[in-house]
Amino acid sequence: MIMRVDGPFDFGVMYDFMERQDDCLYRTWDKKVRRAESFDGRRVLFEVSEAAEPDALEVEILYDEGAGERVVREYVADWFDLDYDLERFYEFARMDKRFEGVTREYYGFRMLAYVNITDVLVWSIIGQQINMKFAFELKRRLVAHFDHFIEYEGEKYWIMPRAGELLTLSVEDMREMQISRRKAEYILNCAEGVENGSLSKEYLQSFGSYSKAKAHLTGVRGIGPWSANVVLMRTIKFRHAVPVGDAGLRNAFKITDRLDKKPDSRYMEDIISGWGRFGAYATLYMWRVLG
DNA sequence: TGCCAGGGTCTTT
DNA sequence: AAAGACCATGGC
Repeated sequence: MIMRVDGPFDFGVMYDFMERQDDCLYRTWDKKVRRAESFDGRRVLFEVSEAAEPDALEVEILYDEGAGERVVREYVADWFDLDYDLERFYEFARMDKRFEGVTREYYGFRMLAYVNITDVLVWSIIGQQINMKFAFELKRRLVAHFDHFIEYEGEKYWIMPRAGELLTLSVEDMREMQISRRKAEYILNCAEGVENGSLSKEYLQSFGSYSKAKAHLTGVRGIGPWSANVVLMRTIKFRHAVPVGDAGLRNAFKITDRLDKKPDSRYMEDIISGWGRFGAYATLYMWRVLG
């Protein structure tokens, strides 16, 4: 089926980005992306690829236990952030020379969201202060510990375990995966929150304002300003959210502003506060400066 | 080889 | 309030 996007969208740009992510929850191959998901226990495997027409994508369901097309369409729209008014961001970006090159080179690039709250919480903890390659490996070990996958054409398509399943793990189990003791505690703490509802996607979405939701998140042990913003930006989709202090963002500023060294937090706060509701996308495009 | 990685908590000044 | 210690390990 074809999904048309209201505004700029370039699947090729998205694919190049996804290919470099090494996220165990989807597979990129031959300019196609495949992913397995479970919707209320009904598992689906689907494939996303470039559509013949511009600003659109092609979705094909390869295996379905009864979830249906509609849920998959909603999922894909959420995943690729298709409802965002990207043109409005480009209007904003035209006023700032920092975005001149990247908005041209990556025209049609949208945020790759984390649809699953457990996924984003785990990732925002595992990703703290370690190199990305290793972080992706740790996530892979955690996911693969649970036997949730769809096998198709000889490949396994992994599905994120539910929070309740993560709770069956001990800190020692995760230490064996080389996840640090602290992070293992954080992961269990967050999984508990998802289970009891205090960190459920619905509850976080119910916060009217970005700052209130952020305050709630940072009150949780293991979630600091960076992790809170990752969750709010990539799952709850508060467009003001910026992972302040992010190492990549600092490096990007060093490049765009031609600084001798990475800027301090005050320097960045000044600029970020001016981004307002374009903060999340400004961050995404700043990251692209890093290549 | 040592510093840096898409940080956060806890403790100490 | 601000700074330092510690976590853990791979990548370059």
